[in-house]
Amino acid sequence: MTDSEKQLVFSLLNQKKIARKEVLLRQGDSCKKIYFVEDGSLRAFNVNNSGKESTIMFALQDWWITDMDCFINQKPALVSIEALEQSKVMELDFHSLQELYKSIPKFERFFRILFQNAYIREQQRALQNISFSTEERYWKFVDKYPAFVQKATQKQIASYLGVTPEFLSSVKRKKES
Amino acid sequence: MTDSEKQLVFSLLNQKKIARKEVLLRQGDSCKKIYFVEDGSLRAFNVNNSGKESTIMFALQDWWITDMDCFINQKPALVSIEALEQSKVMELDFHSLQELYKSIPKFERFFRILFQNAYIREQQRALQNISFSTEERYWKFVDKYPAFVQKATQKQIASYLGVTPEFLSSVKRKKES
DNA sequence: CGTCTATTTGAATGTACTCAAAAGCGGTGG
DNA sequence: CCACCGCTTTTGAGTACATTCAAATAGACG
Repeated sequence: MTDSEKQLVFSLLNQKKIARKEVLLRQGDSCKKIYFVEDGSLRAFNVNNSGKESTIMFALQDWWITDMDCFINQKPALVSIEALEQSKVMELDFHSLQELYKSIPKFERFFRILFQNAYIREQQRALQNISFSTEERYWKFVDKYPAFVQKATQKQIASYLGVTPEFLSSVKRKKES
Repeated sequence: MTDSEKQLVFSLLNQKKIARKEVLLRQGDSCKKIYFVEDGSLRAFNVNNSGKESTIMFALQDWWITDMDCFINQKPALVSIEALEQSKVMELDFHSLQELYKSIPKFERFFRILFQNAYIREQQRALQNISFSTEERYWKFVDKYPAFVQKATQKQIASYLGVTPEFLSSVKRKKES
């Protein structure tokens, strides 16, 4: 990127510090921003009409996170986003992103690749969820995302895997023996 | 698009007719092509090491389909792709796509939006899978994709929902009474 | 028409959930 | 600095959801 391009980018980004458990987006609200995690970690979760909480994604340093359908298509947010620990994020709003696409075509490419990778990850997750047992999925998760295991509670991980915390507890116990 | 752009696009696409049950991509192979469904319908499925078959996605007219990780990152295919009925597809290979990105920047945008939508769909599917019961998921599926219900077998739909055909059968029976 | 595969049905089994209670742990205020 | 409070995790018993296996029936295709 040229210097003037960098300047434009930074003028559109807004740094924000957030405390542990602070909420960036509340389910049902509209969301105008996408977040880049500079430091710390976040999670996105949904609460369905029976009160069941499901973690949809975690985000670590250098990840982007938002409710895409909400951000892109102005739908009400299906998830809330909260910090797992004290974190720093850069926020970029929808109109600024359009501005970037227009002024710096490179960004089309950048986000094309970003979405491409996000899609690939989701496809793999779908495949894993459907074709492996809970036990296999948990140990693969531990293996792939040790940072999340450290930062998230068991309850949150259980809700990411789609099982109850009680059941996840028994999966871990099984490993011991 | 200008006429010369259109000409370039068509020169890179290759039309292909395929019979019912014909396989476009075999799990484990490398895949150099992405397919656009002009007519008919396809499905992508994985067979895991215990022999369990899972349908990862269906594709109707106007959808794009391939194993993305394989296509983009040269990984061995995790899925096979086969036709549910006699179909017509356009195939575009990886290098031709790079050529398109380079010659017609509009295509960066086009595929950025394509991947964006694909990602949003996958996120929604993940959420639905985790937060609804099999019964709810089946009836939502019937409602959202009536064409697939018509074209795919029960067994294939069961494998998309992640349940056995026997169980899906009992879900349907329940509705009757 | 016959064959092969898909679907249905039911019984027995296993996987995961609910509920309740106990134990562990972390943060906060006195 | 420690005692307490609230929340997370563990444990277990009872229940519900989903699978496996086997057999009967129905459908689809050559």
